[in-house]
Amino acid sequence: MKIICWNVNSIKQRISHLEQLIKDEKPDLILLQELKCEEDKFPYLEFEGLGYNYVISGQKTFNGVAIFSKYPIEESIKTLPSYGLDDNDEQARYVEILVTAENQVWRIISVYVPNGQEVGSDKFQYKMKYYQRLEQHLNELQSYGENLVIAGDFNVANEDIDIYDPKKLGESICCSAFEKKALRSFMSVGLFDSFRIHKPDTANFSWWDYRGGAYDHNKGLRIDYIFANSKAMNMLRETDILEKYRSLEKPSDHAPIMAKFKTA
DNA sequence: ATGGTTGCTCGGCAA
Repeated sequence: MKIICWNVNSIKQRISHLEQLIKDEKPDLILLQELKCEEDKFPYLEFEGLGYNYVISGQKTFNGVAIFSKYPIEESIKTLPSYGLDDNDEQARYVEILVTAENQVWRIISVYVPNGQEVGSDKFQYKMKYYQRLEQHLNELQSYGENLVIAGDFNVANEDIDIYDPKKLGESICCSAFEKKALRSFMSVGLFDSFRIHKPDTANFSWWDYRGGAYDHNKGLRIDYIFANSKAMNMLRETDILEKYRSLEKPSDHAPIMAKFKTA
């Protein structure tokens, strides 16, 4: 079971790149973030006939997440529970599905965690609350005993190796101690960073700013992750960051990431 | 380099 996860930064601007990715990688599951598109405006026709079932949670201008699945989608949920932390949250950042692959049940989640803009800002508080909600919800899901994968743009670089210049970036957004603590607390419900487990010493980034020629200078962060619980991790066979998609013409500012699990 | 670039939408915000 091959999973590809990608923050496309506008699905309409990334159709040809996504078509190439599907052709080259033949993923069984595709988890997308930052569609910047409403559900009824999604370019469904472009991906017809490729054998995917869809769940899309979209909104105008911002956010938007999706899952394409070669397996029939047995259940789908488009909201992360609030737990009283953000009862009016209507941002399209979360989609969760249930599929069966080789007689095993897999719960698969695509998430776009808020960026937070600046440490201490209102948007930052929203980000911190979002992590608390994720942690509570994933803790509940863990009790189901299913294979569990949650992947997406988490907007936090976990360790120094995931930051091009940790000293320079210091406590800036996506790198601060607050955010690392939130990410690690979320992981502590029993989720493993598939890339880091598989490649303990590899410094590879998943996002490079459009500004200042950041990609050309490899000034990036690893903020996109495929997390899996221990049950799923026992089946992990391969991980990668598909950096070449960041070097195409008119790229997303994120590279797709990949994890492959042996299901049979 | 407190700038810079891209996307959505058509001025200014978000990242």
